[in-house]
Amino acid sequence: MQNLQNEEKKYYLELYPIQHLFSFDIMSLVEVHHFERGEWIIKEGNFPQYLYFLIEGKAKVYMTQENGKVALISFAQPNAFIGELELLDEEYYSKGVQTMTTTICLALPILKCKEELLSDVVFLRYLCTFLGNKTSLMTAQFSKSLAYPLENRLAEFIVLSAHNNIYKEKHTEVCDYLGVSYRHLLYVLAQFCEQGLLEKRGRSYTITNMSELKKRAITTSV
Amino acid sequence: MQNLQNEEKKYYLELYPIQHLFSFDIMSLVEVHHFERGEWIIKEGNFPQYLYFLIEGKAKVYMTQENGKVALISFAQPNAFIGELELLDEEYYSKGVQTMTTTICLALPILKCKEELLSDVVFLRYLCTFLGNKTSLMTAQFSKSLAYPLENRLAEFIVLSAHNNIYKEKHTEVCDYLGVSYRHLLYVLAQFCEQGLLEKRGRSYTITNMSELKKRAITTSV
DNA sequence: ACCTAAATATGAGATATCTCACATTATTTT
DNA sequence: AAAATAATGTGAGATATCTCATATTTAGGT
Repeated sequence: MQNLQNEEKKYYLELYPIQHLFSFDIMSLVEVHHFERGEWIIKEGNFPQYLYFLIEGKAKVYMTQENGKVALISFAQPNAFIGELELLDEEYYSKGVQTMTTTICLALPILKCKEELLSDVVFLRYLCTFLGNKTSLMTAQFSKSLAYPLENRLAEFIVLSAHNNIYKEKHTEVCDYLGVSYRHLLYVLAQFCEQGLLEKRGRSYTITNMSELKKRAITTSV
Repeated sequence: MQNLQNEEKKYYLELYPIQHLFSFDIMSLVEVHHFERGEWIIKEGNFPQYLYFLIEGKAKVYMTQENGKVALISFAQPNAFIGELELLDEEYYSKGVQTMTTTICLALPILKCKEELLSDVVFLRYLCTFLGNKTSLMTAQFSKSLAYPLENRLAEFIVLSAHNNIYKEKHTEVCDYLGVSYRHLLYVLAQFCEQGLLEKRGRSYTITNMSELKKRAITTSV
């Protein structure tokens, strides 16, 4: 991690102004943190020193289960808070957050800001909205995971994550995310190929029948 | 639903004071709603008129999937908000909320209060904490549902919901909640009996080996 | 360029879980 | 009390998914 200074810091603060999320002056406190791909923004179980606001890049949120399985819970994208649950609850067990690309976060030192943040209407209102969406997404994801077999959940995932009809995610990541074994993921992908929905080209898959793929996907309005 | 008045209303307002959750005067606006067992506090897909705060009773939160399966998402217990996501997001698709017992809710008319609520530091701070816990629980539940077979999830559920070593939940409800078929739920219960963890007595089950049952349960610290 | 760890691939056999059909109680409603 | 509805129980066969073993390929580090 790099704590950016001077010119670089100024650059990001001007490109992504966040003063409007707060009613007190944040500029004297905010830091800009730069993470390389693969770095951990928060290590699982470690209480973070900062409340982060992700502005560039993408990160994975992980949790290790007692049985050793690693669950990939969600992806943090621009405009997501990281560490907000820890800000609200000192007892919270932190999930691991690992960057997937170079990532830039605005960082507010919790020690210095906590009281002010938790008394700030503007910030709290924004945080409520963020948490509401998070809950809502989580709930949808949860109920889907129970109600549908992989065939449907994978179809949805492919539709959502493909670019230009090309699906190219890492299998290892996807099976953690969808909570199935690597083996089974490949079975279902192979099945999609057999059925003419996808076509395998080297390491990636081309969508050859989008409409049918969408039919299999879950379309619950959320 | 009954909108309680006078003595009855006064009774509940004095028994469960909530003025401390707000920094403006709530007493002139708050209503006390009484629901019979089985009534819907919110019908799925219908935007509610009130923000509710459950003070007595218990309710189930449901969502119907496109494939017709009904997912029992969570249980609302005393001190839970109901309708808070709708307060934050007008586009939110409401989950169904049905009471399991006679239930008393404090009810704030959204139309009249929304602006004031969303500008109230005390309320927002409380709501953030509530939403944070909700997210956190949902996340835990989600990742467990992916990482563990029914054997473990059911063991946990039994340990949590048994009273005096007696487990007595409705199978139909439990299988919606755990996202498995009725058939399979009974298989695993029968298995627990065979293995001496439970003993079936009429319609209920007595826990005969709590320590072993706890071993099967998921103990992830949350 | 070489080594190593991670990611991809595939087969075979075992389990977990589902669907459907059907019978038997409870619980509500009329 | 009869009828209707919801909840319980069980069998049999089909799928979905997992575990493990093992081989190959790719990407990162020195």
